[in-house]
Order: sequence, then structure tokens, then C-alpha cells
Amino acid sequence: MPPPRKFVSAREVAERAGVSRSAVSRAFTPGASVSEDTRRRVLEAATALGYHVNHLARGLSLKESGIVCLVGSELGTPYRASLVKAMTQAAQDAGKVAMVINTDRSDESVSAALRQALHYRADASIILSGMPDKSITRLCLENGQRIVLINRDDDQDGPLRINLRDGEAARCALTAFLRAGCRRLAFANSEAGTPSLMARERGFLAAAAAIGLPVTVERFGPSVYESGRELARRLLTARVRPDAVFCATDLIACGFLDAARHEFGLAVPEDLCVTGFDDIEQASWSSYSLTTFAQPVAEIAREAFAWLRLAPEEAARRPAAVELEARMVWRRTVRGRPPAARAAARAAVEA
Amino acid sequence: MPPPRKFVSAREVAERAGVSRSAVSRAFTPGASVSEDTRRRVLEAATALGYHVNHLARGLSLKESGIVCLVGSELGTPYRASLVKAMTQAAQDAGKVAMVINTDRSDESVSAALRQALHYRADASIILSGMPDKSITRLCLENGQRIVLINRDDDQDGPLRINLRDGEAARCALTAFLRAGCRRLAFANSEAGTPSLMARERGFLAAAAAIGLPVTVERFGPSVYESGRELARRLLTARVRPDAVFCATDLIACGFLDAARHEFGLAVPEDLCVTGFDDIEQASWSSYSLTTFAQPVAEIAREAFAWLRLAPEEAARRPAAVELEARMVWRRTVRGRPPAARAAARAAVEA
DNA sequence: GGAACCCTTGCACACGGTTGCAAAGACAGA
DNA sequence: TCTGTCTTTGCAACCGTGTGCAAGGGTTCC
Repeated sequence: MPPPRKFVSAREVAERAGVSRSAVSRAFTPGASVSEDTRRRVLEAATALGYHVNHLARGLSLKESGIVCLVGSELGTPYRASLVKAMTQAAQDAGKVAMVINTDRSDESVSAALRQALHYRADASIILSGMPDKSITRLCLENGQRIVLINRDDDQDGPLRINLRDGEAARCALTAFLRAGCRRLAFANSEAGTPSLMARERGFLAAAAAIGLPVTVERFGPSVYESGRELARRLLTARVRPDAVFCATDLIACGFLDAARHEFGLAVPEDLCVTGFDDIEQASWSSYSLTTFAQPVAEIAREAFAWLRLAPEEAARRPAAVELEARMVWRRTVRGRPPAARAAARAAVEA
Repeated sequence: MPPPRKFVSAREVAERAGVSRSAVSRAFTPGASVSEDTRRRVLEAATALGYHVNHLARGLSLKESGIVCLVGSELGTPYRASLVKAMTQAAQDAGKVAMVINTDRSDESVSAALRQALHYRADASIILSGMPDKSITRLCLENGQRIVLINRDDDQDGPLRINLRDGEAARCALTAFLRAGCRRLAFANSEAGTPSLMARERGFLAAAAAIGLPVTVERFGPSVYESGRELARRLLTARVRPDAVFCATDLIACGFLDAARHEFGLAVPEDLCVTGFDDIEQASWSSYSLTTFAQPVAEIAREAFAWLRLAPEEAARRPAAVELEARMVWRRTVRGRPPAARAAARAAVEA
């Protein structure tokens, strides 16, 4: 049943201010042609009546709703939560508002979310996880909806793709492990199989292969803390125990560290070097002091909205892919000193 | 500039299906009077054309946008993130969609967020932190917008207030401390001064006063990990060092534990008992194994949306306040055995 | 004084839906 | 065949806004 809602409309404001309805509309449109006097009178009447421009109606005629859809799964997870926070904040700074849609792991649910975005005529959708069906993506694009893919590494044309240089980070981690004297390498991954996770794994394997070192790869479960523990149990009971482990995410790394220390009594970094990825807040907590690679969430959000600000034809002209660096954050789960001067300066600040 | 967007509208679907525009509308309105035959033809034409009902326009005439506003600060924080996740999920399950608005600490920004909610004719607003101005709240209510306050403990009439029994939890913590043989009590709080934080503090002090024990209260900074560390430095260097500390949130407790163990070399729970509040995921990580009180986020979300489902007059008849229990989660930062059978069973499961 | 110009204002239509109302069609019963 | 009832359908009005267009009024310049 339609609830008895009584919003004050421009007409009532117009009546009270003694002007036409269009004058009210213009008073609220920056740059419109209104005399200072009428604008003042309109604004007065508006605040007196508690008038708020109806953005649904405005979106209807402007064909621009001001809504940006954020779609992703596991939004309670530290990394995702920080991304959501950065994105909603960036949306507000850009004068938009974020609509967030939870998905489960399935691509079907991402498509459903995108359909929801179409329903609300969202100006753009930002996809944090999963991969929508190609047909729905095309539909969105045809309808003039911009799409941003974060860490999706897709080859579709049209969306903006923001990715990290996972491979470079992996090489960087390997270098650190080598300098620490490690030789028995392992990669602890989840079974999620997302593009960025796999890129890290591939990058690490490739870098190790380039210098002729083998890597034990273990994959288990979703990308959560508990998986890290299980991965530790598997890797640390292997016949040759690794002395350096690249964990695909910080959450996995935290679980791995806890199991290594508390279940296996190992000392990190003395017995075992570990790195993670994401630089979630917990990585800096002193129980972990995890050496990791930072997702530049603020920068990701900035890039996304900078692109969204662009006029459509301008955006089409730009390269549709952005690559950002995952800066190494040196802490205390790898032996030795930070490799670069920049990192060293940073570590000094943190210590 | 208005982007050249081309959405397919009901008229085009109508033309293609050879029916009137109203028939299309009815085909998408459950329970409307349409023959099975036309509905099928309409749906066919709709999918062929990629038609999506415009929810902005629908909201305009229905006076029900299907939007629920989630407003709060520190959305990247574990507890808040889990609440956001639960809420967005619950919104979707209720056939609504969540619009999340970031605020800073100020009440002014909460009012701004609420104004945004009015702009989009949100059906409801759920406030996770901060306190909006009374006048804006009234305005929302007058406009038929429902408001839910989470842990705000306000006396305003009209909004639904969902609160936890913080005092009861505090008493429960005290009992556990006493059974562990602790006598030098302390309360570690932030300076945020939110209603729930203060309720916990008051509850703990009152319970201690009832049996004649003094409590050292220390407050510092925002409710973050780093504040917990600083609080530890202050409390653990005091002339009489506390042997039991109730931390106002888990984040504070984690910082406190880390400082106590790593900076002061104390053993928990042998030298010092600690409890937190919220039961964030990290509390269960084995580096902390924090005994704490769980915020029933799923239940909170359920209560909120159950109330929002109600017809307005029905909702007005119900009591406008819900009190939920913060169940104790027994882990390993308090000496001894869990106080109740229920908790014991749970602990057994966890172990 | 008149022409040219600019600023301001109101009218009317468009945006894309929903829905009350009446008409049309189908069908049963007398 | 006529009447009454029920279902389905289209028309038209409405939701609240933005804006092109033309008209009105004031100012400037010749």
C-alpha cells in the first residue's frame, strides 16, 4: 500500500514565494537565470516549508540520477570495507551518492546487481568483485552507464579497468625473500581464483622460475583468516618445510602467521619469512607487523571518479586501463632491511 | 552537460508488443489485472529490447523509492563494516536497496546525510553513529521517512531505537573478573563519548560500586586500535596496576592486549584479565582470543527491517525501542571457566 | 523618441512511470 | 436474444522536476 507521504513540492514553494514554479527550479539550479531577489525569496520560502528538491524527479528529466552503484561481495572484510569507505567518500566528494549492492560469489548475482543499477538509472557502476555477464555489461554501456572494474583484469572494451601491478609486487617479494637468504619458497593462495589473486601467484612463480627456484603452491578455501591457518598446516607439515611464504592476501597471512607461531611454535621472521598483500589495518598491529603490499585504495577511488567526471567522449578517448603500484610496506615478517630507500624511510617512520 | 543516454522506455515496449503503455506497466506490477497472454508478450518484448523499469519514475508516482539510507562514520572499521554488510544484505532481502552515506564525527554531517536522504525520498534512514539535529529528524518523520537509530539511546519519539543491554554486559564482565580473583579494576574507554560507550562505562562503574570496589577510568582518543595501546601505557604504568580491564570496544582491546604483551611483557590472562565489546572477527584470531560481548548484527538488521516492513500505523503502535542482548563470548583473556552453561557450550564448540 | 539588446519570468511540454475510470469484450444464465 | 457480471484494456490525469521559447520590462545608445 502506498504510504501517506506528504513531501512539499516546488509548487507550494512557488506559491509562498509568489513566483512561478520554474523560478523555484531555477533558484536551485546553479548558473540558471534568476534575479538575486527572487532567488533569495525562493530560498526563504523553501527553508520555511522544509523543501528538498526531489532528486528522483530531477534524475528523471536530467537523465542523470547522481547515483553510483558499488557492487561487490564480502563487504565486511577489512580490505573490501576500506575500499567501500573510500569509494562512498569519493562519491560524495564528487557530488554523487553511492548505492551499495551485496553480491555472493556468483557472477549471476553480479549481473542481478547491475540490473538493479539499471533500474535506478545509476550514472555508473563500480564492480569490486565477480564478473558480470558480458551481455549485461553491454546493456549498461549502451544505456550510457559507465562501468569501472577494480582488480578484475578483464579484456572487455568500454569499462575502465583499474588494476595493480601484482606481478611487480610478486617480484619485489621474491627479491626480499632472497636477500633474507630464503630458498624454499611457497605461495599460499585461496581457491577463489580471482584475477588479481592468480596474477600474484603467476608473477611469483614466474619470478622464481626465472632464477631457477621451485615454488610450492598450496590453495585452500576462500580468502579468509581461517584458510590461512589451514594453509599453514598443510605447508608447514610438508616434507621440505618452506622458509618463505607469499600469502595472497593479508587475511590469509594473518591466519598463516598465527598458526605458524601458535600451532607450530615457529619464530617469524627467524624461522620463516612471510609477506601478505593488501595492507589491511591489522597488518600493522604489533601481533603481526606484517610485511606486505599496500592497495592504494584512496588512489583507486580517485582514479575511478576522475574518469567518471570526464565527458563520455573524452573518457572514450582515454586509455581504458589504469595500472597502479602496490607499494611495499616493510615491517617485521621478513628478515633484513628494506630493499629501497623509499621503503626504508617509511619503515623508519613506522618504527 | 546532460549525457546522451538512451534508455528504452515502456512506450517502446508497448509498441513492439502491440499493446498500450499501461499494459506494460501492469505486466510488471504483481497482482495487476493483465491477461496471461499480454503479460507474456510484454515480457518478451521487454527482454528483447533490454527494458528495465525506471525506479526513479516509479518512485515518483508511488511515493516509495525503495531506497534505504545507511548513515554512519568510520565505515571501514570491523564492527561498522559488519553492520553495513548486514544492513545492505537485509535491505536487499526486503526488496529495497541501500544508499550509504559517510559522515565524519560531527552531528552536522549526519544532518547533511539526512537531507540527502530526503532528496532521494528514501523510505527510511538507518543511523549508525552520530546524532542528527532534532529539527531535521522531525522533518524526515513529517515527510513519512522512517528512522532507525542503532545504539544511539536517544529519547526522541518517532524513530525506532535499537540498543544493546550494555549495563548487563558490564555486570557480566565484572562477575567474570571477580571469579577470576581480580580486584584492581579498570575501564579503558575512548573519548568518543557515544551513548553505548558511556552506557558500558556507567554500567561497569555501577556494578563495581555496588560491591564497593573502585574502578580506574581512563579515556583517550577515538575508538581505534592505537588508542588501546596508549590506554595500556597509561593504565599499566599507574601506581597500582590494574589486574582486570574492561575495554569499551574490541579495537581498543586489541591495542591494549598488544601493548600489554609486547611492550610490558605481561601474560594474559595470568597477569591481567581483559574483555572487549563487539566481537569483531579479529577478536577470534588466536593472537587475541579475546573474551568479549557480541553485537548481534544480524539480529539488529533483522529487527530494523522487520519494523520497516510494518505499515506506518502499525509501527506507530509498537514500542519504539528494542533491547537486544550482547551475548558473552568466552575465549581466553579472562582466567577461569565461563560463567553460564550456554557460554560453556559455545566455548567448547569454539575450542 | 525609437531601436537594439539583455535580463528575467512564465507557459507548456517532456521525462517515464502508475492508476482510477469507463468502455469493450467474454461468458453464463434466464 | 437479452441482461448481468467479470475480466481485460486503453485513455488520461498525475507524480515533481528541468528547460526551450517567447514575451515582458528595463537600459543603453543613437
